Amino acid sequence: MTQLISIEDRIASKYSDLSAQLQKAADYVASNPMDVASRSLRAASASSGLPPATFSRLARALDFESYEEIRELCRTAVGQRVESFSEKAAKLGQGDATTASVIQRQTNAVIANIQSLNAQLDPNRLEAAADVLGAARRVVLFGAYGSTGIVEYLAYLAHYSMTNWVLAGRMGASLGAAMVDMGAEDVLLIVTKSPYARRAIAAAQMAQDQGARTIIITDNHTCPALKFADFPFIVPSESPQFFSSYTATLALLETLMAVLVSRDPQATSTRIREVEQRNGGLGEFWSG
Amino acid sequence: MTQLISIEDRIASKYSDLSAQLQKAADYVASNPMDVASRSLRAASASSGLPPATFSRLARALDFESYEEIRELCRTAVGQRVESFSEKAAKLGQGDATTASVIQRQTNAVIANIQSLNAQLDPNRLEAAADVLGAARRVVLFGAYGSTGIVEYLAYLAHYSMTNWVLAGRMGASLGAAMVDMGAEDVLLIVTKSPYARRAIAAAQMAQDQGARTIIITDNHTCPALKFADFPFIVPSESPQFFSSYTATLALLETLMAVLVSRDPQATSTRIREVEQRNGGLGEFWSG
DNA sequence: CTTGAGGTGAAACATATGTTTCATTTCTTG
DNA sequence: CAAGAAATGAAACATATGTTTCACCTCAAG
Repeated sequence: MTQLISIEDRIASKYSDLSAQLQKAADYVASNPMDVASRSLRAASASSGLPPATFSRLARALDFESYEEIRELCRTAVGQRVESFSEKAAKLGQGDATTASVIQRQTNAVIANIQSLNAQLDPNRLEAAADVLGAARRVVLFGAYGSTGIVEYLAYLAHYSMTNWVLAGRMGASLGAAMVDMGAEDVLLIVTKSPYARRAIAAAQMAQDQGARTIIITDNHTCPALKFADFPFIVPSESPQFFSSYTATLALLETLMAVLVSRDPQATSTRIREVEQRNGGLGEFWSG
Repeated sequence: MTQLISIEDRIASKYSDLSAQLQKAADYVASNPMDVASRSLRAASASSGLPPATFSRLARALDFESYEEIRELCRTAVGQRVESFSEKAAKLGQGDATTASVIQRQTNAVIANIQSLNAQLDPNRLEAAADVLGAARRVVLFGAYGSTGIVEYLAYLAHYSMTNWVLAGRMGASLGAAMVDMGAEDVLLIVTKSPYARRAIAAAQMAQDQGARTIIITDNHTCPALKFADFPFIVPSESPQFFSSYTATLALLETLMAVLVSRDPQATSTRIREVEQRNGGLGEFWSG
């Protein structure tokens, strides 16, 4: 059994003994580990312009049993980079329950979620969602159970910039009322996480049936509401606890607002001043 | 309609129409993109325990030409992830307001906040706060404006483990009502951020006057409510936007719940089962 | 209970894959 | 320059791969 070191090391240690063509092949492997790991030998051959045989020979020249072992090393090389963080967090072990370790696990999970969100998020889709929200006649927000408070926070952020956003289903009532007159110019934004509330799914379907645009923010591809989503967002929500983490979801919502506001900074700042003056006038805030 | 760029999206959009076995296969693909990208169909089959044919069928069911297209999407999914974070962070231009840079700035701020929270947070104080919350006769939660939704989320998490937590000031009413009979065995938890709501500060003072314990979660040492805090927590809330970020605050609250729950896992899991059975019985959740 | 449509797994199939062979070329050394 | 050794690319090869077929099973409708 060959011991596991990186392909780079292995190539480096034998490089000078390789023939001209084998060096070219080694160069290709070293600089395209992802392609080597995921594509076929012949694909590497085609992409590098070298004959297939050269890669088989390279494997032997590097003391591997076969080309498949080169693949395996490339896999771990790119694989480590992919999940190093979340893996580390997971490995932290569930054995001990000291406060410090509980804190550390939760923090690690949260950071991993946000970084993974950042990596997966498609800026174009977020921008498209922001465009639709900005142009909508009416925007209806809905979230049930754990999502209720999160959506309420979004509604709070929105009221600084927009006047046509409404929070539906407050206290279990009136989701239907908010839905009845939705049309093609309106947008329904739903936050729903496993286990998925029936009402959230029903609302998504109803909205799409009525021609409205739907933005669905959820935690998993199994969410049934995604079927009715014009703009789906799947947010990493891993957590070592019994509840799933909403932190990344909140980050996404804040980011969405940021993008939305950046579309029209002027209008937003005027509106903010209005709101703040009103709040100030009512004496609701502490003024030192 | 937004174009479907990731496998996860494609799976999400068709998932509910898939048969049982195809859903299992889709689950495997979604959670092992690296293996799908780099190993063979038959390897995926062996590793997932599903027959090879299922994966071929999955490709068709997802409107792909062949399984190779699933592979291709998995490749880009993991390929992007490899250098996405460092690359994106490097690209961060200063003046510009492109969507990508807005996203990146917000994400960076959020991560910085959470890491800084992690660095500053005193585990002993958090544990002490959790002890007090766990031993309390009654726990009153309060948050105004932007904090309303966040506190509501905390209340939601709490109701899985505890029955004696109440959300005060819902809809602007009854904060006083919740406060009147507070005593030494009770705890008031307040989340308040600049600009600080008068009612939040008044509540903190009233609680301490009546001998109750107070936990204050805020964004700055200038917060007037800190004067009345038995357990103060100052959470980094920096943001490039007009609003301050609540993400780190949410992370803290989730961590607090984690610590609280770890004090008595048995009791919590029984309570969770109760709550879930009740919700299941009411048919409020989607069950496939 | 019967019937039929769809779902499922085992096996058959055509094909693409990695390796090896072999003829040819290129380089080395006397 | 000649002769041998090493390197190289094309083609042949055995095999593993992805797909499709087919018989069986499940489950819902009549």
